[in-house]
Amino acid sequence: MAVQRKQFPFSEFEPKWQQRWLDEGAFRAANPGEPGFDANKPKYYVLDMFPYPSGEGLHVGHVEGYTATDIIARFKRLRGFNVLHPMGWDAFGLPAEQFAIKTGQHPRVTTERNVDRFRAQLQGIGFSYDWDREISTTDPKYFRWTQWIFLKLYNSWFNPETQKAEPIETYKGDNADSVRLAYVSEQPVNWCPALGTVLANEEVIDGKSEVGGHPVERRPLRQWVLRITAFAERLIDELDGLDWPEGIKLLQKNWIGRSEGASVTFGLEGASETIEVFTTRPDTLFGATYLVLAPEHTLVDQITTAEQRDAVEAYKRQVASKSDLERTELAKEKTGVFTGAYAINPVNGARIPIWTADYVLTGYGTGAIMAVPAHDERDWEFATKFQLPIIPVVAPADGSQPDTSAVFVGEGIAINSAPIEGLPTKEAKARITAWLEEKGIGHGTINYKLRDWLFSRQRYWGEPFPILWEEGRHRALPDTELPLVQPEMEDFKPTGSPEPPLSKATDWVQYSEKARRETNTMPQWAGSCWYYLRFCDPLNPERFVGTDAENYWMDAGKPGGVDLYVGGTEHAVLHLLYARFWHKVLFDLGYISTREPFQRLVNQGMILGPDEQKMSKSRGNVVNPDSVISEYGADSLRLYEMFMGPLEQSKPWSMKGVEGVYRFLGRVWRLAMEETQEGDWTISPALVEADLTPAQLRVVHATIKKVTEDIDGFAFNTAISQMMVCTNEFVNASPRPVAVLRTLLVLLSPFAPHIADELWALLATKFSGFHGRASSQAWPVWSEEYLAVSEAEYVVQVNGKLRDRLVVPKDAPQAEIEAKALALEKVQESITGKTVVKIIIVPNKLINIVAK
RNA sequence: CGGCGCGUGGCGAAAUGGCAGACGCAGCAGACUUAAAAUCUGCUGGAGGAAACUCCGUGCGGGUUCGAGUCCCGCCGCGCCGACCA
Repeated sequence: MAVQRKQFPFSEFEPKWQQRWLDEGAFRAANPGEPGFDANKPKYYVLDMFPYPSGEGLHVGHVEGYTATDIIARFKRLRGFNVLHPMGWDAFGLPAEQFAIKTGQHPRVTTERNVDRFRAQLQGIGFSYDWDREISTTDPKYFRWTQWIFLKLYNSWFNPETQKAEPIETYKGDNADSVRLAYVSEQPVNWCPALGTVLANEEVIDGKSEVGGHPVERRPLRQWVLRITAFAERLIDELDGLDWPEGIKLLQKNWIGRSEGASVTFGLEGASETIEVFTTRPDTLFGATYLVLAPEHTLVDQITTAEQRDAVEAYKRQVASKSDLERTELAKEKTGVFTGAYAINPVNGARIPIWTADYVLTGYGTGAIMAVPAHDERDWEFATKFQLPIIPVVAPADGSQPDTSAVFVGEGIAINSAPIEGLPTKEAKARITAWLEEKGIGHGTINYKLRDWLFSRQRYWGEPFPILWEEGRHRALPDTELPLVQPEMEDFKPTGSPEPPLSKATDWVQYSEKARRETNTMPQWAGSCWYYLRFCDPLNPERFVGTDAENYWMDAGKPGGVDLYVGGTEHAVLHLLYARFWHKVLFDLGYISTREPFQRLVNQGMILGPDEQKMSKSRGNVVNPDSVISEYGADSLRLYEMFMGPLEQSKPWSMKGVEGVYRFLGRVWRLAMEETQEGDWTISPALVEADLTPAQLRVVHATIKKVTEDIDGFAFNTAISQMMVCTNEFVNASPRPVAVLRTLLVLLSPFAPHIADELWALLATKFSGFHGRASSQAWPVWSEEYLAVSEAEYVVQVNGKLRDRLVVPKDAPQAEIEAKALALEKVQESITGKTVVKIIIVPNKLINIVAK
């Protein structure tokens, strides 16, 4: 590669300033009670989604979000805020463990190496983190408190009366274990033989593991589960006070999937058992012509008749062997078999057949449905295929006859339904539900798609559960024994069975003569559920976060504590939902001061490769931030990522674009510096202490205004454009007033902090008014008086079409503008033969003459 | 299949309902240079015209409005996410 002369010596001054900021503790945030804490300053907590320190190193996608928050953090500091801007590592997780298994190296070693690399990369971009607050989820001093919070969940229950988490002691029932927020449950889980672990539903994509893409099968296992469903209602309702993108709120609501309906009890013909079904359309009960049980439903075996047994068994085997992908295949044919049994419809005594089919899911509702083929598409398809009766019970509201040849899923008027005959759907639902309750055969209920959170993993590299087992019963490990650290092991491979690797550490497992330790570990989500709290007070040995620190940084008189949280949409549902859940439990128990963790959420868009495809190793279109830095410098990298386009939008990378902002920084550099014959840089002799012309003043103040407003509005790309405009204005000015740099360098410093501080320091050697650093000044203020113009240029339109322009004194009277506009030759041409019916004037901007 | 988002020059983009294309990239021409690179200056949506200028133009069709890239309705295309949740 041809070595090109650098436009400015970034490779010398960038590392110098990074070191100096670290040495000076330039971005340390003082906590209440610490030296340097100023109680008069308002607080601002700006947080990045901390990274998993992979072996790949930092990605340009990370840099985008991190640069945006760094600009905000630096801007807020200059505006007089006490800013908390921390960084840490979400360092437990599968890749480190997989690598460890392959190479035999302890995951701690590779994790530390990756963390060092990430830290060096982040520092090489000049992010203004308070590195004294760095935390890692794998640090026992950190996960001690992850385990402590788990014990809080274990020792709490959700009181339906208060709608809050409470200590388990307030529970008056006889089986506390049945209500704990952390509980043990035998349930079918996603078992991945290749990874040797179970996975959460969310970690399974199309029947394959999210990590590695290995096949996943279903198996019943004893698991730790967190009772997140108890908070479903609040997790929906309390989104209301948050400044999140509406789309993300919607995603969360849909994920939780609240639906109102009724639970109805069907009797079995010739048996005492009953079948509960959930329906959102109780008004269609009279149209229920058969029932369907999920193949996994426990009643299937009991009710199946001798003649049907072989068919049902065969069907169950067939379903069990299907992968999740095959089962959810789109546009697939409905399948199912008749069990031979019949149920009695409790509203009309009708005898209806009971089928089993895999279009009914075992995990939702009761795993059984009443089928109303006339008014449900799935039931319609099924009934049509197996020739089951279809009885319409809802007529279209427009009074037209029900069309029995097609399914009608809309609302309408109830027909063929004695107690609710003629009622519109909404009323019919309410009436029939009340009627069901009266008769004791059903009741109104609410169902959620959200399932409780499967919380255990059969892995080594995660937080061990602080739980002991004795005689088949579990109990909490005493707080005093936290942190519970994984045992040192030579062999941390999965056992290949669902038995976790920790079970191989027999000495560690044997807690006492009778008690054994739990050998599962927690999922990666655990550590990221509360890290934002630890950042407030990362070294506290007494508490997961000190009360004063938590109150100060998290409480801004709003529902959420963190003022700004930036990260990718991939965490829109899970991480954010899990963190909100833990937060609410800690809030209910009185440990923290806000009901929500994150007040404002912003999602950065994806950065695509130059080919407009998602960056990936296999496509070979990955852009490495290190190579950009070595060629153009960290400031160029930062600036380009912000100049590409709106933060939330996805956009392709372009090296030519990097060169563009690099050239801009070169122009800024040459505003102040000039190259000597010998190739050294010296302060430009054109630079003098002189007044700015009115035009220059206008540009400078317009720039202050636009940059200030655009940072506030997250429009970093247009803020940069304006700084380019300002720079272009001065590039050829000679003499060149040095005052412009006193302002421009401060405006530039959040975006390109190295060059701003470097030029500031160089100018201080010759000019007054350059004290301290550019990045420690007060943010400039604009004056409208410099922006004011004495003349206004009007756009003159006739019938909305541009015809001419008109220059008049600013704020000229309307009559004068009208007269002058009408007198214009081009206006006359276009209105001859017409009558002027109306004239619209937008002051100092536009006049529109409407003529017919 | 459903939900959400997005469609503006050769490209990334900009535009409180009020001059479409700021700023940058690429391209063309010029200055500087022995030459090139770098830098600086000018031009750069399309069609027509020697020019002044004219007409057309924000995916397509309709609507609201004095005025629509922007708001409303319907379509088409692309992207992301969820997918039989009764």
